[in-house]
Amino acid sequence: MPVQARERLLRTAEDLFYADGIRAVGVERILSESGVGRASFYRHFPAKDDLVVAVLEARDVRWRSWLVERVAAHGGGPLAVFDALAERFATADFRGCAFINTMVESADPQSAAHAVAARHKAAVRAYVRELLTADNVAEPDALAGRFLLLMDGAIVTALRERTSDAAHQARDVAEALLAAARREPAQPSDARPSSPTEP
Amino acid sequence: MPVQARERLLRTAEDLFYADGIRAVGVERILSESGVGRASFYRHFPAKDDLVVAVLEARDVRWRSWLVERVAAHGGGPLAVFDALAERFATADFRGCAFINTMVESADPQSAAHAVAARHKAAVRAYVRELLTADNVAEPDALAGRFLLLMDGAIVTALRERTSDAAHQARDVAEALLAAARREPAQPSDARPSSPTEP
DNA sequence: TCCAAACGGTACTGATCGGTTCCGTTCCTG
DNA sequence: CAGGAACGGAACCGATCAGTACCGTTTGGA
Repeated sequence: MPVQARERLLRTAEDLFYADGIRAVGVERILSESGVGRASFYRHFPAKDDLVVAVLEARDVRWRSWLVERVAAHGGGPLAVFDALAERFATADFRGCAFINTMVESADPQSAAHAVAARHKAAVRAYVRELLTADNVAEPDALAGRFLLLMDGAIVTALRERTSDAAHQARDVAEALLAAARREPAQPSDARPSSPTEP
Repeated sequence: MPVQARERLLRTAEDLFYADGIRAVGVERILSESGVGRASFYRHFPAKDDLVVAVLEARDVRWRSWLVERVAAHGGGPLAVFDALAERFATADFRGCAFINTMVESADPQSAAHAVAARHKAAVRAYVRELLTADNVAEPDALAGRFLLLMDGAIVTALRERTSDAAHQARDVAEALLAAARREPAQPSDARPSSPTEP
């Protein structure tokens, strides 16, 4: 069945890129493992880099919808993101964050892959900010940044230790931050952005 | 002066590996930029992988001695590690942690490069633990793990944002953790079965 | 002064890289 | 049923990959 070559390319490439790294996976291997012909590949993607971008953009969408679903399954609070991460870390094929890995692999900050990775992190951060706002946290923006830092730190640590421990550690730290933010609701430091009205 | 070929190889390779990634740098380029002959290279290192390991081991020693020095310059307390990181992030050639990058690039957890990276993080963790112990913190082991997580998170964040902000954010979080650890010296609740992690 | 070790330069290997081109087949649709 | 789009396979391109072999030169110690 020679249909859906593009879809097969995307799925195969995503698995291989994530498992072994973008640079380590040649076009040859993507073709042989997906069963797509060489010509068909270059009919869909002008170059390997375009496939990389397409793969990352698809993964961004899927990963974030997965996160939304798992956060809801864990109660829907801001701390649930760490419960979701703990699940992720426990999977056998876990190899860190594909977007962090991409930024590490493609050194050039101007590259398209870099941009996709940056957009992904910004989207995740916006989502975490939403969760914090819904939780009536003062200064959700600053706290979202710290949550992202904890998430990335947990991911990198989990990649090294190959356990879910890092997610629980990060969760503990985030919980303390959250408790402190609630204890001191409005620090008269700078901006008072918007009223906490999200249900 | 055709002397010290080995030293020139190590220095050149370290710069190139860190700037562009290990896989992205070919032997050809290391030779041309270092001025070392091809034969001389393989006289000193059986393969490129051996150069990689040698480079990482040298960097581990140098980086940690740099950290010790900068921590001392910033007062010698545990939080000074984040001040040191802030300095690092501000340098123009900052491209994350070479050891995190190595673990991301070399997917195989059995590889020699992976092992060097793991040893580096363990050594940094032991050093942070020392700083915490010297600061009379209860449960320095658990807190050292959280400090490491914050350091790695800050490094990854700084690589993405290209500012020193992440170091200050991580420092703030660490400061809160430190204050909490001093407020409640020994919590006899959950920390009992904590295994001493790596061998 | 002499000699061996260390060196830089060049040519070469086979494998693989990303990418192009052509061909014959399969499939869906008009 | 005809035609064109989408497809898989294979030959081929120049460039680059890690690694080997041989060359003549430079260097430092005996």
